[in-house]
Amino acid sequence: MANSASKSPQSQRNPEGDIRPNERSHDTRSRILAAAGPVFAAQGYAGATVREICSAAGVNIASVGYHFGDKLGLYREVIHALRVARAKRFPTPNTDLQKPQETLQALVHTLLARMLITEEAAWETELLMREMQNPTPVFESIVEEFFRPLFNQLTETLQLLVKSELPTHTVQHLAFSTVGQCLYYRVGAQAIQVLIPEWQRDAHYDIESLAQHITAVMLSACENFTTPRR
Amino acid sequence: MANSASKSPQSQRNPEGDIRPNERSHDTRSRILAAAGPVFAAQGYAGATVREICSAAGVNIASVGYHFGDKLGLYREVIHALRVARAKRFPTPNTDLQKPQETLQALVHTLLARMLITEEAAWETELLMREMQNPTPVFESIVEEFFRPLFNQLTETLQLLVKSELPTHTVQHLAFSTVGQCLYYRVGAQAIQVLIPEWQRDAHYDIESLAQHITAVMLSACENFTTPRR
DNA sequence: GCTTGTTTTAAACAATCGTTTAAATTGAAG
DNA sequence: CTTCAATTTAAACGATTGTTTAAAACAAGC
Repeated sequence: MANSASKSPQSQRNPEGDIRPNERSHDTRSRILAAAGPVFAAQGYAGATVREICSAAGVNIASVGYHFGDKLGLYREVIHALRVARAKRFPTPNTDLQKPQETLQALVHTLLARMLITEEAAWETELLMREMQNPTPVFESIVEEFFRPLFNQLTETLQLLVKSELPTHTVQHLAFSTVGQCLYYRVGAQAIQVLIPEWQRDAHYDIESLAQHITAVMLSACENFTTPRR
Repeated sequence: MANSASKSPQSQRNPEGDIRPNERSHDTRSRILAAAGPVFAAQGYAGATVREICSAAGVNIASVGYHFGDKLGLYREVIHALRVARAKRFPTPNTDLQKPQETLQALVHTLLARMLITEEAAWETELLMREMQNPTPVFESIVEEFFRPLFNQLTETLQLLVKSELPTHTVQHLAFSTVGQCLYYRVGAQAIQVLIPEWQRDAHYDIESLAQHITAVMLSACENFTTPRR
C-alpha cells in the first residue's frame, strides 16, 4: 500500500470542512465514492479493482488517483462516508427512561436489524463484516465508533438486570453472548441456508422472532446469574 | 477459474486410493499440499499466490500445474486433506451415556476448542471461517460433514434439557444461540482485542472460563424455556 | 550404455493490477 | 480573445498474477 497522502485536487473542502460547489470535480468525486462502496463490499479491498469502480462510476481510471491519491485513500473515504451515513440511519437509541428489559430488547433488535439489513445499504454491513475478518488500518476506529458505544450500552443494561454485584468480566461475557447470538445470523447465514430448509427459514427467521428469542435467552441468563453459581 | 481437470501426473493414486510410493513425485506433491493450507488460510483463495506457496514448499512454480492442474485444483485437494485430518483430530464425541448437562458442556467445549485453537493446525479453522464468508463450491459439503453432525447433537441435547415439548424451530434457535456465542470469540476476536484490555483477556478469556459461561447461559435459558413464556 | 517415460526446472507467456504521465479539455478571469 | 489553473482523458508504465513451454534431470528396464 502506498502513502495515500499524495497531492489532492486544489479545491476539495473549504475551511468549514464542507464541500465546495466545484461542480465538475464534485460530481466525478462523489460518483466514484458512491460506486466504490458496493464494489469494496462485494470483492473486498484487495479483490476490488479501481478499473471496476471507475467503470461503474462512469469516470476515467486516473480520476481515483487525482481525487483520492490512491486506492487506499479512496477506501478511507468510503469508510468515512459509511460512518456518517450509518450514524444517521442507526442513531444510538436513548434508552435511559425505559425498563432494562425493554432496553435489552431494543438493543437486540437494533443489532439484528443492522445484521440482516437487505436494503440498498446492505453493502455497508458487508463491508464491516469484512473488516472484522480482514482488518485494514481503519478497523480500530471502526470499533471505537460503532462497536464500543453499543457494547457499553449493553454492559450497562445487563448490569441492571443481574441486580447483584457480579465481576466486570462476567457482565462483559454476557454482552458478548448477546452480540454473538445476533452476529451468527449473518456470519452463519450461509451455513443456516444449508442446515434449515427454506420454508422453515421463511416462517421463523425474521428479525422480530429472532429478537424475541435472543432477548428471552439473555433475560433467563440474567435471572440465574444473580446468585453466583457453582 | 480454469478447468482444474487438466492432465495429472501418471502415477498418483493406486486403485485402493492410497498413495503410490513414487518417491520423487509424492514428496513435492505432499510438500506443496502442506505448504498451501496455511497460505490459503492467511491470504484467502484469491489473495494467495502460487509463487508464495511454492516458495514455502521449496519447489518449482510449475509443479502446482503439473500435480494439481491449476490453482483451484490445488485448493480442492487442500480442502479434501483438511476434512480427512479434521475428522481424525476432532472425532464426534459419543455422549449418549452422559447427563444432558454434561453433554452440553462437552459440546460447547469442543466448539470453543475448534474456534480458539492456536496450535499448528490453526490455519484449518481460519480456512473454514473464510469459507463461511466467501463460500467456494466446496462449502456445502463442508457444512454437511462438519456442521450438520454437531448441530444435530446440539439440538438433541437441548431437546432433553427443555423437558417440555417445544416447537422444532425454538430448539434450533437455542442451538444457534449456543453456536453463535462460541463463534463470536473467533469472529469478533479482532474487535474484542480492541474493546478489552490485554490483562483482562489473559485472565478471563481462556477456553475453560468461556465454556463455563456459555454453558451456564444456555442452561438458564433451557430451564426458563420449559414453561412457554408470555 | 542406451532408451524410455516421468518429473523437475528455468524461462517466458499473456493478462491484469495500481499508478503515472503528458496532452487535451474545460470554465472562469483579465 | 487570451490566459491560466483545474480537471479529465488516453495511453503507457512497471510489477505481479496464473499458466505454459521446452529443455534438462532423473530413475528404471533392457
